[in-house]
Amino acid sequence: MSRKVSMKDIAKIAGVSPSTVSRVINKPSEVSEGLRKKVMKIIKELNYTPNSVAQGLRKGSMKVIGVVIPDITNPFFPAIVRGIEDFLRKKGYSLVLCNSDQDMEEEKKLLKFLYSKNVDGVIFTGSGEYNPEIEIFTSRNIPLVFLDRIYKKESSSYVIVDNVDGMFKLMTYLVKCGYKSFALLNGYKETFSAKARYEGFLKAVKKYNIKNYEVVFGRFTYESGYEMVEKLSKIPEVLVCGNDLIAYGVINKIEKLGLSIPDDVGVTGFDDIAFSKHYKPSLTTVRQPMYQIGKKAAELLFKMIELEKYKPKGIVLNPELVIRESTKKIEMEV
Amino acid sequence: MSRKVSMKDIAKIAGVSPSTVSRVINKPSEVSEGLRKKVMKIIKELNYTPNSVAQGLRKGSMKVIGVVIPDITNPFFPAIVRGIEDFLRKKGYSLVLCNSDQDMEEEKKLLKFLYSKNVDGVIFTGSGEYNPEIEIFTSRNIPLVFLDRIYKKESSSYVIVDNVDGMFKLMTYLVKCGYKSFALLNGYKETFSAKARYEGFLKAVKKYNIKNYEVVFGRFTYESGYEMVEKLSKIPEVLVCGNDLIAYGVINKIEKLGLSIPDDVGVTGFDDIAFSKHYKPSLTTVRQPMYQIGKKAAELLFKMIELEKYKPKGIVLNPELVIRESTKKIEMEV
DNA sequence: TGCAAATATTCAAACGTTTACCTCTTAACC
DNA sequence: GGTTAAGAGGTAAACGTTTGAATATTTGCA
Repeated sequence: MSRKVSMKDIAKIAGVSPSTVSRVINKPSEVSEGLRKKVMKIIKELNYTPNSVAQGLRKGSMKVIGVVIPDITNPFFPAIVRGIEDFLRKKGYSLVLCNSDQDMEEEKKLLKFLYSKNVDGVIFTGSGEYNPEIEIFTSRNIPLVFLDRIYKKESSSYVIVDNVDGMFKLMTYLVKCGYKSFALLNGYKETFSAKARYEGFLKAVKKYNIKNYEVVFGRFTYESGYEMVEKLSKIPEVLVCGNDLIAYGVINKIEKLGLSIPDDVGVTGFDDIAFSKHYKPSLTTVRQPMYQIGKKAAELLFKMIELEKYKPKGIVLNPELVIRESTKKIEMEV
Repeated sequence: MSRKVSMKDIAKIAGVSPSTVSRVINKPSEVSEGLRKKVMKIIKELNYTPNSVAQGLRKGSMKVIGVVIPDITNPFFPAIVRGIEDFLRKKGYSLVLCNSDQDMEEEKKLLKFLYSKNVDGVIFTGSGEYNPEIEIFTSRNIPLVFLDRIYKKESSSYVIVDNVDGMFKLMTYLVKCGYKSFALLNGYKETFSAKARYEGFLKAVKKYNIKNYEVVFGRFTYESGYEMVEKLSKIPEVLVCGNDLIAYGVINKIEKLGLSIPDDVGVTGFDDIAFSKHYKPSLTTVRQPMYQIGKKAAELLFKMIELEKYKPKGIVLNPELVIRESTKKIEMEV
């Protein structure tokens, strides 16, 4: 097993000092053409690449960022991660992926882990609560971007989607469709998204003076959607779901009850994950720009890392109403 | 912005040498109880964590592994990545994720990138062809595990699923169900998976003496599934799809043609991605143990990294037949 | 009390770069 | 021809650890 070739090796073979080799690589203009070519040739021949760990030590940055998400297996996240990676790799950064399962203790461990790995920055989607471990980064001025979450406590950057408005837009549409009775089947109550969607729902209830509605909380899963239908005191004209997964479960249960969608009842989702356009019926939902969320977060983080005095910034992205087959066609103007 | 606290700082405050601090952390038994406590206290107070870049340089390993996959957005991969991460983090490794989009040039870049980042090992799922850049790792004895692919050229480890057998099992089942005419709607021809599934199909054709069959190649997508149906000279009794995504598209097209599943025709998938059990009809398919694939690969890589003379090894996982609503019930024994 | 052995601690080199500073050569100018 | 400036390359320190070797301290024992 041959040791990796180092700068010294190149230097020795070329008969120059290591610093010259370094310059050939980093500031070619500062070394004469003859030497440069000679050294370059040897570098090519030996297939030399600088040891980035040594570089990292010397320069104080490994060009690595940490990404903490609840679970890559949740269809909401892959596109976000992709957005982050596409942007950051172009800048020479690599991305360390961590799944926290929304567990506070696990999050703490991961944060410590990333800190000890000397990452240059972190993109973080946490559980609902504020994780004090965050401060090991903020207190040392290591940039941090929150995804899909805001903590007023910190003056960090964040990228969120206006869930309240998304839900409100959806409700406005449903009202226009002529639906009169509603149920909100939501995810876990303590969650940022569940809260915001609930808020948007309530806003619409008030604005459009909806009398006939019901709200139930569960989890953001297929199974939970299925179950939540059973908890309803009666089946309303339209079932507004906290996310697409819930909607799938709801659709299944509703059809099992012998009701047809959208003729008997309407069902809506939230997120517009990849399958929602292929589901049967295809799902009326609110699209979150996942790839954009990731990309924007990466961009923000990058600026905070590389620009001396870049100030933390919050970005609010707008969700988009996607109308498909699971709701009836619009019948009147409000 | 305060510099990070280093071992020297701790040492100075404690009035000991840096090496003592190092020992307190790494070999506590070699330092007297008094000093150990004193130093520990200061470490806690200052919230000190060793700089892993320096450790990495000194020890020659950053405890980082690279994972190259085509696209995290493809539902096949998240669970694999999760399996890898769960295993490796427990061992103190972190995982750098890279998406190659199956592009040969991109793969090369990523491999170089990972090499220059001094990863301890790589888990690689490539495009169909052999990527010579692989050799920058193998030639330097940096462990490599191939996922879902074998290259005979290299004596590396790999984890694959026996696709041939999976398809054969499925076909055996379909024959038992009494289906007499078949079509295979496959993914991109040059692909390992497409080839293997084709092979399994042919094996069954031969074994069960199937006369009435047709094969068409497309891509592993919903849209391609939809289109491939149109290319068929006639609709057979059962449509065997190269993966679940194709099956979804096929189902949609079939229903659009006014045929009902499974009464008029059967449809099967391959992979058993998360949605297939919720699809309507739920999909008869062949389950790939994705999480296991990831976990096994991580385990293998770990052993290759940490065990002095561990020999590369191939692991073949068995897929599992999953029978659901998209095919008719078994009606006879073969 | 003296000496060896065991234990505790420090020293200094090493890992592979980058870079500020120094030296040497060459060219330019009057 | 002598002075200066620019250009080219080398030297050595620094980044923050770990670790083998060296030294200092304590302990046990005769």
